[in-house]
Amino acid sequence: MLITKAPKGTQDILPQEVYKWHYIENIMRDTAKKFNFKEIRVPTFEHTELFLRGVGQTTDIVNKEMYTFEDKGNRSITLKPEGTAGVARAFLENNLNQGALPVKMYYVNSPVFRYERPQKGRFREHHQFGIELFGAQSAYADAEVIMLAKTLLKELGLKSVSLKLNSIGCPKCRPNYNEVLKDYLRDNIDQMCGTCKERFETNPLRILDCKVEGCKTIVKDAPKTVEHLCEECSDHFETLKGVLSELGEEFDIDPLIVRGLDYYTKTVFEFITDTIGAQGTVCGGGRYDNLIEEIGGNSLPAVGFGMGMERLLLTIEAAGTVIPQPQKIDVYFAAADDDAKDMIAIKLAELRKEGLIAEMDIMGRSLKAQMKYANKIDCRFVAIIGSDELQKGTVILRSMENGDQKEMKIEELLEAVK
RNA sequence: GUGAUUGUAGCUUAGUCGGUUAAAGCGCCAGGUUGUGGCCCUGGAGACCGUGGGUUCGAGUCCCAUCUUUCACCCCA
Repeated sequence: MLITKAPKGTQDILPQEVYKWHYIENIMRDTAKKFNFKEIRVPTFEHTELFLRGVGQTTDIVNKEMYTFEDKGNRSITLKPEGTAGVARAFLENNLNQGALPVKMYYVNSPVFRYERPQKGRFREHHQFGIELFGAQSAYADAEVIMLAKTLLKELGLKSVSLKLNSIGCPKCRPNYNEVLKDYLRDNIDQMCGTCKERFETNPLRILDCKVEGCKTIVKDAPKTVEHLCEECSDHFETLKGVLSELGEEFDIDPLIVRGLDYYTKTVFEFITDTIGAQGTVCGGGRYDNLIEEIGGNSLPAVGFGMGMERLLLTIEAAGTVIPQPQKIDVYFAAADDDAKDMIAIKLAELRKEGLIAEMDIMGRSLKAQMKYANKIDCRFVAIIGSDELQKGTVILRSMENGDQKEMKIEELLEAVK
């Protein structure tokens, strides 16, 4: 019973719907290409240590959501719970930091695994499109990354997705801010939820992200990260906002978005929609200037984002956007008699060689059944050949759209269906 | 991990206070004479009623457990 059931939180993408994926993948590739990002493909699993160090020990992802196991060589292995760490590892391992900077890379359809309770827009395995830009500390790099996401969403015709922007500072100013925040919260600590009490010590910034009503009201008037940035972070943020405004791009400053991964510094952003249920974050990203150093490299700035492809598809569907259907079948060969089959096989191969989509009966069906089948699979033409046609060297070509049919020399078939 | 929700043919569902061979529509397959689709008509295949226990003379119908579905919390894409 269980062997005919996909594991919880996973899903099959069936032949009749895969064209939707191809559609968004193509737009993703085209968009990345215009921005001169090159594709990188990295493993589906990595050493667990990479995520402990990269994503951060205090995060929920690392604490309770990773698919971690020991392989037969006693290595601790983890199915990747996000895309950035693996790409950063590959970047370092292959010495891409020794070449010309910046290095701009993207990935599509990259599987991501997290042990979660599935719900709308949330799965245990989902797929991400993402980009990573290594080596540039300028706010124009942030702008480029954000603009790529914006362009992509525009290409997909999505208007319901809005950009939320924030800056959470850097190792220089974050500690100061944490103190300011803790001072503010200290009086109300008793009224906050259990996890927030813990966060107060481990990662006070995450309290801003708490969804518990009580905590939300306490946090509402809390000091904001953007008001306590050091000069460098502040300048960076101002420049970014300036560029986006100059470009005429809309965004909201949301002081409460802080992101759930520890590697973020300075800029953080999310693209959010309210059209696909409770899980509305379609794209999330930001700057991670410390990650490369954290996993053993030199100090090197970087920015990027991850975009959930399932959520993107849900958003497209919710918007009522019609994704172009795949191409129709050009010709279906129907055999009126079995002795025509060899000739049909030859003509079939010829048409396919010319790039046409062609089929013949391989089920041994009657002519009538072949016609019905051809109708069902949506063909432009049916080419009928039986003993008579075989002798005359002809074929009957029937249009399945209007029912017109005529007999022609078999050599004329290719021209007629092109 | 928490709360709620679902589970009958491939799909969508019906199944009366527990009572004999579990229905229907769609889909699938085959026919409706002489080599041809879409409509219509006829027939056929197809269900261990999620699974395991229990109550009962008897359970798809009641009870328990478990798995599964879906939605929300949490978290995130």
